[in-house]
Amino acid sequence: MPGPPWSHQRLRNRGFRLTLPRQAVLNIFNQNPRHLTAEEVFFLVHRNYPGIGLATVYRTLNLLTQMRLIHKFNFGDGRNRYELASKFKKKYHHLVCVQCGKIIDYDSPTEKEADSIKEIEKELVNKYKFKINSYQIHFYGICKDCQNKQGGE
Amino acid sequence: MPGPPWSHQRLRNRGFRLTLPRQAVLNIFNQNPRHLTAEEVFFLVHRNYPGIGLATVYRTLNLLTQMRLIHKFNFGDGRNRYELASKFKKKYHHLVCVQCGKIIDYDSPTEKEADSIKEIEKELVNKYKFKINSYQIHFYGICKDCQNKQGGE
DNA sequence: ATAATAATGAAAATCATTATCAATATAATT
DNA sequence: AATTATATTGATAATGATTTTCATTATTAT
Repeated sequence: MPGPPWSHQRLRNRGFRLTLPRQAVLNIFNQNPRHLTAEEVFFLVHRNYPGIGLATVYRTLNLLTQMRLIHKFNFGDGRNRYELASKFKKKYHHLVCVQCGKIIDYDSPTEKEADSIKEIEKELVNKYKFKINSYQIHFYGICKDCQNKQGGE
Repeated sequence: MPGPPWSHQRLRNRGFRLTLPRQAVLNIFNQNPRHLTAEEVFFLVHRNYPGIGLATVYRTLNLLTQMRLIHKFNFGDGRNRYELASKFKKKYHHLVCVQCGKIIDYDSPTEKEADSIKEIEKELVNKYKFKINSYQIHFYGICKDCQNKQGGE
């Protein structure tokens, strides 16, 4: 069970302690590709470490988000979701059904998209001096099921 | 004060009553280009109609979102924000500072971007039979101020 | 080992949002 | 214009997610 030594380093370097709960939460994300809610993380962590409390999970989630080790998502359903911020994947596409709230993951950025995003990023850096780490695209629409249930416009 | 007759129509056509609170909320959005929180809408409405309650504002916000007359945003700061869904503007770019939570609006889609998004949309329709109404891009990064306060990686 | 202090767990507190329910306003009908 | 049926409202309680509090515990430096 090697774990993620680089993320551990990142914590240490910023002066944070490398505690069991933090390692446990990080492990969950390394084992789980999906974006998880805080509660889901809590349950998963709980299986191996029943002593770790929900508040600590929340605190850890916030810390890791600050450290940019994970990403926080919100699709308007009232709860945040978290996903490991890999070094490779920097693009996040999601389809959200505005009718039923269903969320579908989608991930296959085209060359063209990557280019146009890069262009936008350049502009943002120039205009606002913003340093971009990542981006998300949310598509909002009506899913297959809901289209059948209710007619269009 | 002409108001938005087409949005009124949309409500009526779907069998909803055209009430004073609903008109008042719609007016706020027509007068206000920014994305507002529910509380902000409540205060703005309250200036002209002190009788309208917060719960009604929330209900109206949800209804208008369902009707797709407004769009709901969430940048991970714990509250939703709403903005008029104009017929012209279908692209929403936001920069979010993961350090301080600052949100900057940004809006100048390039041809290239529009093309690549259209491509993605086409794929989504084919693959998931999703009918796309709009999309949002959130850029996450570090704003100018926070870059100065705290060194990089 | 010991000290200094950051981090934790449990529970209370907070914040945004939703549900409840009696009262009211809207739209259709007379 | 008055009446009726019912969707909508306002006030408040309830909910659900997240944060704070504080005494206790664990981590790191000494």
